[in-house]
Amino acid sequence: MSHALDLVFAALADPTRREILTMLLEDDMAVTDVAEPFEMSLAAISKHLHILTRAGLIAQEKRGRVKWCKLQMHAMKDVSVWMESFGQFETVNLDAFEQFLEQEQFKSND
Amino acid sequence: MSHALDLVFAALADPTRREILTMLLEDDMAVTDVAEPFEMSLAAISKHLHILTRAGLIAQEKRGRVKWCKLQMHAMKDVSVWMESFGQFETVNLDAFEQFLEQEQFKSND
DNA sequence: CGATAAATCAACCATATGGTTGACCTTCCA
DNA sequence: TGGAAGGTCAACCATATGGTTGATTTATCG
Repeated sequence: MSHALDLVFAALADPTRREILTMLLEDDMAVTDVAEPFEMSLAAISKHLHILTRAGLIAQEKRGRVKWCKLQMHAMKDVSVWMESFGQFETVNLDAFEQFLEQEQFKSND
Repeated sequence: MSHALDLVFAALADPTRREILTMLLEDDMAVTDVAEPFEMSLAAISKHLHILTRAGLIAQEKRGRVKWCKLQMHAMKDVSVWMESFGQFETVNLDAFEQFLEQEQFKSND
């Protein structure tokens, strides 16, 4: 159905790429600096960054000879939207679920 | 880092598999019934179900000659936990949702 | 200018996916 | 008992991933 979501989930399925995203959470980074902690070639990291870009999880901007990588949160949001909609399929009794949640909350307030 | 998360994200990266999960949200299903709406062979669906099982997103149980597929919410929770580490993520309370589903199933077993 | 750093490209390799078809094993049931 | 339904397995195919190395482009700096 959603080709975009395919790319995002596929991009997140690799530990190296997830680690890159975590690194970028702190700050924007140049490609070389992204590659530094990993024991693989720069070319390999470059490929990973391409996959992350294609998925919309990061954006790359070249300034001088340095290409900066910057986190893009909106793609991550696509995932969260899917996760949410997963709980709201029409045949699920959402009202009942809300009641259930209220009950639970009531219990925990004792 | 987390091999488990690799499998979950990879499993979610395919639209057929996401649709299967949505179907299973309604009710447990036999493999043949899962395959029915899709325009692909039963063998292909069988493979998809294997990937979902390996990822811990579903469980399969054989009763007689019928193999039942059942949603497993805890793997989805792994995803939400990882997503939460990115701060901007809000989802359904999956713990509560899991409890709710179990309760509903308990009712339907009466 | 010439060297070096930043990054990609190209070719290659091994393995995994996503699908097919056909054979096969189990279980049910008439 | 024998046939049909429920599923899986095995072999095959095309394409994508994840990595390598070596060459190449572009920009900076002494």
